[in-house]
Amino acid sequence: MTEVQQRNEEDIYNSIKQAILQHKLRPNTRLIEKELAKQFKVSRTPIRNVLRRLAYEKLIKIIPNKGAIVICPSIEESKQILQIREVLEAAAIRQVCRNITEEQIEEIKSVIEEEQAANAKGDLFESLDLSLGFHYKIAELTGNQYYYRYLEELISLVYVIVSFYGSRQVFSGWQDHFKLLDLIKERKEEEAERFMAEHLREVAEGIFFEEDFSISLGDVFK
Amino acid sequence: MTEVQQRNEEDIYNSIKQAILQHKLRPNTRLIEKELAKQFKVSRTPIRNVLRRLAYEKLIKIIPNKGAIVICPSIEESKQILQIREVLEAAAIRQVCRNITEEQIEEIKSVIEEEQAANAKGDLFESLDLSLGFHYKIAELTGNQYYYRYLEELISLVYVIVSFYGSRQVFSGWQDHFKLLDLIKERKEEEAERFMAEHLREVAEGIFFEEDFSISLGDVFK
DNA sequence: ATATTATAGATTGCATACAATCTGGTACGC
DNA sequence: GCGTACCAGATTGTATGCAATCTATAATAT
Repeated sequence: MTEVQQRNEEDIYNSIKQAILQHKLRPNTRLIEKELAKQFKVSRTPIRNVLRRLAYEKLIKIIPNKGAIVICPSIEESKQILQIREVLEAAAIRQVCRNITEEQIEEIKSVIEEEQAANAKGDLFESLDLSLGFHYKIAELTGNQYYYRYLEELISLVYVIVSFYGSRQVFSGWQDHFKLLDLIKERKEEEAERFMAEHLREVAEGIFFEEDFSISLGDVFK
Repeated sequence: MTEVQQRNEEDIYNSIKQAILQHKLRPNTRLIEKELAKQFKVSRTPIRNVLRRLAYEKLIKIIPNKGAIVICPSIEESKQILQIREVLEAAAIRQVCRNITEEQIEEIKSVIEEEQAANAKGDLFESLDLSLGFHYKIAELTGNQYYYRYLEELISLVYVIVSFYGSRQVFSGWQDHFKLLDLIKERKEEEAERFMAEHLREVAEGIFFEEDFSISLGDVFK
């Protein structure tokens, strides 16, 4: 394991979060304060702060006096996450339709074009990442920081869920995103909201919840 | 200032949060770690954890190397909070209409009756508190912990906003709550959702954002 | 052989000392 | 008199030691 330069709390938070999202730290992995402290060349204090923050965002679970483990939402909880995300993001795109400027439309467009390019290159991980970009952009353009705050959290969790349970499709496609952009351009609130909800429901229905995951429980205390 | 028995982190969190919600700790009050540590008879360590959590919930603001102060959302931010709360709580009551049991209907009823009783007694603070009870209950009965999580946070912020800016009405009334309960009973999703949105918009429109608050800035370093 | 207890090691929780940073005031120079 | 630089006190940020708790192993009794 290679060690890294000393970094501040925010950097450490981002590193660990990215590692979880990219499945480098998989569910049930124990996160031991001392080890992380050594890795990041800091004391346990800032590590503990970062772990608490990640626990707050439900990416890890802290069990008092026992420690922190990476988690994936249960099937039931995953469905809750997908459901509320649909509600929030559908409302978000409606909001975006109302206030959007020409300049912002271009911003969205370039985000989707990046996604499209990565997809053409065939880089699966990159196109998955960039597909999130569109959704973050929608959250951002509501101009309401709470949409961004909650949707960022929920989308991260969906990312973990998709990685963990597996999904039928290569995440949400740029074709749908272009369609949504068109609807935004034309200020078709209702239709955009409905199409977004549909788009997200397809993602949700593509996840393999039905499979038996009891086998992977063997990893718990490995 | 009276000192209190030593308590655990969760208790300390609740104490400070309640103090903020009840306006005992008002916006712009500085929260100094050492003083809080002395009050609660613990070291600064658990206090720092609590402060970070409160900052995450936007009840206080931590400025690096400077400290923590109690905050109230700006007018612009308050409007964002009220808007997203409307979206989430309207969706929540729709959800509740779908899955509710007879037993749960009784639970809601008794919550509203408590509210009604406090209102009759004329205890303003208590009826304000209990009026929140109805909204928490709705969030709870969605059966989706994320509704609860986000709505609890948003409702707390609305509480702070109402206390700070002032409001035309004595918060949301039990009459409307009974009306909503009826709609839930009859499983009228659409109507319940619309009425809830309306109910919350009335609360929002009753807040005195238009007033000039530059005067209250005099309290800053009192 | 199985179940139970004892114990050592590892890990987290908390308190505290010290370093870094910020604030406010004072002295100095212009 | 005005502005700048500096210093002292206060406060936060970080590291670390020790206590409390938990885990896993091994020894003992049945």
